Amino acid sequence: MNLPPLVQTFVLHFGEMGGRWGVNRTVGQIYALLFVSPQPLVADDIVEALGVSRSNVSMGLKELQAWNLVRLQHKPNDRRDYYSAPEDIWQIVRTLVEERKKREIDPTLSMLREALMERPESEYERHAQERMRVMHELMDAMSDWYDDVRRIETERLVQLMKLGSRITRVLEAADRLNFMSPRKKKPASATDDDHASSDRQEQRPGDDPDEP
Amino acid sequence: MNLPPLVQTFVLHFGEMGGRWGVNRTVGQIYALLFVSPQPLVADDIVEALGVSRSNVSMGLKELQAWNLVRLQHKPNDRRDYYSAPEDIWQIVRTLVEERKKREIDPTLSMLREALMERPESEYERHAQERMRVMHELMDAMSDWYDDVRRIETERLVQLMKLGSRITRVLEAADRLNFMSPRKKKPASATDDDHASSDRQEQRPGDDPDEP
DNA sequence: CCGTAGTTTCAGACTTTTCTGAAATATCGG
DNA sequence: CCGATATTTCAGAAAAGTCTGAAACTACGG
Repeated sequence: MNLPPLVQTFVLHFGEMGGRWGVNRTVGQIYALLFVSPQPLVADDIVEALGVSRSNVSMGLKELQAWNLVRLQHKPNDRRDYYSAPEDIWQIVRTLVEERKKREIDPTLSMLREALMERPESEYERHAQERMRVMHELMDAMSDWYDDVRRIETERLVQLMKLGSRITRVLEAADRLNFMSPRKKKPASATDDDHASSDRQEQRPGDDPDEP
Repeated sequence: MNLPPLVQTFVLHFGEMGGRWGVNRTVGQIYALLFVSPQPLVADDIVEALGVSRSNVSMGLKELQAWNLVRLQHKPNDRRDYYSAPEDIWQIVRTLVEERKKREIDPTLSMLREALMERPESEYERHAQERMRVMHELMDAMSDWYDDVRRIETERLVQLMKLGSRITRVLEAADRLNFMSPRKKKPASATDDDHASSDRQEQRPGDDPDEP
């Protein structure tokens, strides 16, 4: 790896972090490099800077494209692909959150929706399903919330953050000003029988996993 | 694995997701199982339910304890450890976000703080450091914000979510009601020379990675 | 169409992580 | 202190994930 120490530390750190964020080390490093680079880079620049194989860089760039995290450009009389990270760091955060939602929240929501349509066969299953219902409610709310918030422009978002916990004071004001009218729900993707969770309090015993 | 189909799907799904959330498959499965279980479980219940080794369960439970995600209890005349997931799913979300912050944001912040204290040796490094400064500002704001928001109780948090993007309308009200007085900053952990980033516009060339 | 400059794919080598069984450790009642 | 029960540790086996070099592919100018 052939980089100024300042940049090298940064790049190595994001390599490590990459692991936790669901991408591999090289992808993290490539992104870190693009992030601090004053101009767009071609794949071979990255190969030289990071000292990894050409093919590894190619795969890494492909993955970053799948995450919508890089911008691809071309220069006149040069058919190489030039890659760069968006200037606006808030845009990057939005993209990250959005992609993560797509990969983590959305599949979980559909799994839960399906599970909630099953008919429980035991008290154990009934309880499990009830827990799933609560989790579904939470994740659904978070999902909607994010769809909303994503549309707020950067400036407002910064303002919102600066507000911090004093947001509660604003909420009190909101109560008084009656902003809390019921919000419209996005059209449900599956049949809408969530609430069919039954009053049937079947007391069948023997759902204790300890029991032989 | 020996579970009702409804629960099995759920458990397997969280096993997969576990990977993305920085824990391994077994840890995800154990947590899913505890989450839907009507009563606390001992390690051997989990071994039987998931069909994994006793030692694997022991390590998984240890990790969940490190994440503060499980509650450990005892029963009279029984010295086995009984594990359960907290009832309140918001509490679980808070814990998850908090632990993630601790593992991802905080180390990155200290890396950035150190990098920002270095003196850039080239125009390339100067630019890189400027980008790092922007990133540091963002992450620092997010970190403070989370420290604030974590203290908001569940009910308010739900209210905040239900508000969704209409939060901007509330913010407009906030503007008028003058809630935006400057907030106090937590004491800085390092010396406070962030802004010393120099007007010295040294134009040294040769920091173009394309150059041979 | 051919040669060149560039990018992508992929099988297998290599690295890292996870999981297991066996042994070590801890704790309690007697 | 012993024996019974419960938990933890750990070295190595197994599995999963990453990275590479070689080959395949693509697009373009001549």
